Amino acid sequence: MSTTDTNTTAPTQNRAPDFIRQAIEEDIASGRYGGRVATRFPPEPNGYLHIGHAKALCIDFGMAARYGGTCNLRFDDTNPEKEDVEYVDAIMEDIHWLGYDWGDRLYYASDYFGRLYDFAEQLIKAGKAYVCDLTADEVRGHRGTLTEAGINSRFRERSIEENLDLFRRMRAGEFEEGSRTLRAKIDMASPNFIMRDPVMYRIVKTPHHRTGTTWCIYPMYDFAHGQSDAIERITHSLCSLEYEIHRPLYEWFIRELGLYPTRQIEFARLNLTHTVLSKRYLRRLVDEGIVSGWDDPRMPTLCGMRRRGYTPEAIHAFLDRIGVAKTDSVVDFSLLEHCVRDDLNKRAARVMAVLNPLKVVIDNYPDEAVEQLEAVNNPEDASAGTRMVPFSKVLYIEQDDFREVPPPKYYRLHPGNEVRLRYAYYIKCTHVVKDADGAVVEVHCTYDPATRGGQSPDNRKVKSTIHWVSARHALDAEVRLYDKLFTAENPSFEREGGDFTASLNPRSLVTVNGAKVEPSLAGAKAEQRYQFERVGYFCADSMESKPGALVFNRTVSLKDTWAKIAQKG
RNA sequence: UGGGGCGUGGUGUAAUUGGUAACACACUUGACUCUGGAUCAAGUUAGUCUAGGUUCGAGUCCUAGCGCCCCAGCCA
Repeated sequence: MSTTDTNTTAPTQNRAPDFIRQAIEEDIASGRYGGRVATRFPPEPNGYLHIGHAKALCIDFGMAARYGGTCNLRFDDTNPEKEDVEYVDAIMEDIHWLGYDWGDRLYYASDYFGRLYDFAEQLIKAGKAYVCDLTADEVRGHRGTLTEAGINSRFRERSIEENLDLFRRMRAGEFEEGSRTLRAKIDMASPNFIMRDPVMYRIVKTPHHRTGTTWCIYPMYDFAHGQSDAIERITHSLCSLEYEIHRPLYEWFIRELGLYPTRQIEFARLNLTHTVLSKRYLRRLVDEGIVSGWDDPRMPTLCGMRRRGYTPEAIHAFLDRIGVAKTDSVVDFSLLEHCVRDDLNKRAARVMAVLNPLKVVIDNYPDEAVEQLEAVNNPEDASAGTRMVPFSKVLYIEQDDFREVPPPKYYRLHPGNEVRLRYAYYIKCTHVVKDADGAVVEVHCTYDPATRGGQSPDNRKVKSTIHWVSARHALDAEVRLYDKLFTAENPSFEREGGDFTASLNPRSLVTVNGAKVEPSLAGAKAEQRYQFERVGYFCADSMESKPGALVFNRTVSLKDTWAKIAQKG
């Protein structure tokens, strides 16, 4: 976890209350839950959290915080075939990273397996549930269609005694996986599929990551979630839109069982342009080696974004701006990038780094001289202070910052032109040295000693200020330029083949090996964030950067007005 | 086709709950600047899915259409 961040759990105040806040405020006003607010964040431990989960958990934890309530963390671990402890710790780390804490309220749906089992027997005894021997295919065949009612299972009218006996034997492991299920006896003709005698329990003989082989029957989501909410006395169970259709069943179980009447409220989940946010696709990216892992800096996972250099504050700001509503929407990736830049601009220390070095020789500068020049660490934050940067006769500048033949409106270095070296001197290009192929390998300049520090006594202006590093003092670094993983706005809609990988961006990672960075970066710590002046925001890679072998990840580029001008020609 | 939900600029959210469409991102132009960054200023794009209706007045209410999303896992 980052140690330098000032994490925040405080929700933004000055925004019109969204519909969830309105609902909660109404419930508080009416005394529906005695003025209490209790929410929960219920991840399934079968993958890593991504920015979409961040929206959900910020709503869950944020609502609780706003109304002085509590938010439980509950792992929804009812499917041993898909879940693993590997994910539990990662999920907790990510929640903490976003600045939230569940105190001592860490729960697992699997903790409730015993009570859930008792609830099931309760429904059987009330004649509201039955053991069904239909195969999965038969169940599907009995379900009906959008317009036709389903048909009742031939096992629907078993006696309570038989159901009880069978269910107990299911639990005892007497039956094969898939051979029987426990189903709620509701209405096979319901226009809502979810109510057509939904499965409550299925037989699964895979060991569970927490309960081991204690159980061989597991509750379905619908038979676990609402009851878990009720057990924890959750007042507001906030979830995404696809569960709206489950609400009648959620309430049916609670009513039939006589449990705490949690209110479920649904909101639209987050969609982002140029990315995918489904576990299935994210898993494929990892499994197929398209990215290096769940924490690849191009991934929209929280661990990936953290490694990329995103801050929790930026994510909170982003989430605050997109709001909460029930409309399906797709948020522009550029809004996220804006929030990241906005945050980093205020806090990232400025340094000079040259990604594609071009040698500059100051012909009239003393051969062996070295000067230490003062540079501002952050123009947005005076308290960040200054540092000394070494200057000498031979420097590196960015290849992009020199043109032998300048295009229109180009006012960086070119023959005859004078520019400022940031915090150093004005230099004027006199001539270049080329190699056999005609490529410029050395730019020769003269400097004006009177402009030390970057100011001219005669007040003459230079149009451009460029960054540089002293050749003999510079450190080598590897720089990873990350960009959007997909070129398509909506990758999952793309292309005839129908595969979302069709729009993978071939330049989502460009590795620069010969970068030259200023010496102050020698001790860059993991996830330490910097602005490479005029280039972008970067952070030391948490996995691979070491002293002597620095690796920096580009979090996001700086806005590049020149690129736009150049593009227009 | 049954059911559930949703339609406001390129994008996302607002609109004192019936009072004359706002904020942000994006985009454009300009100012300023020791980052072509940041900042500041100005500007373009909607007459609120459509058609009727109620009303002095409708994005908000009514009616009928249209469009989009979700649901036929022993996933969550």
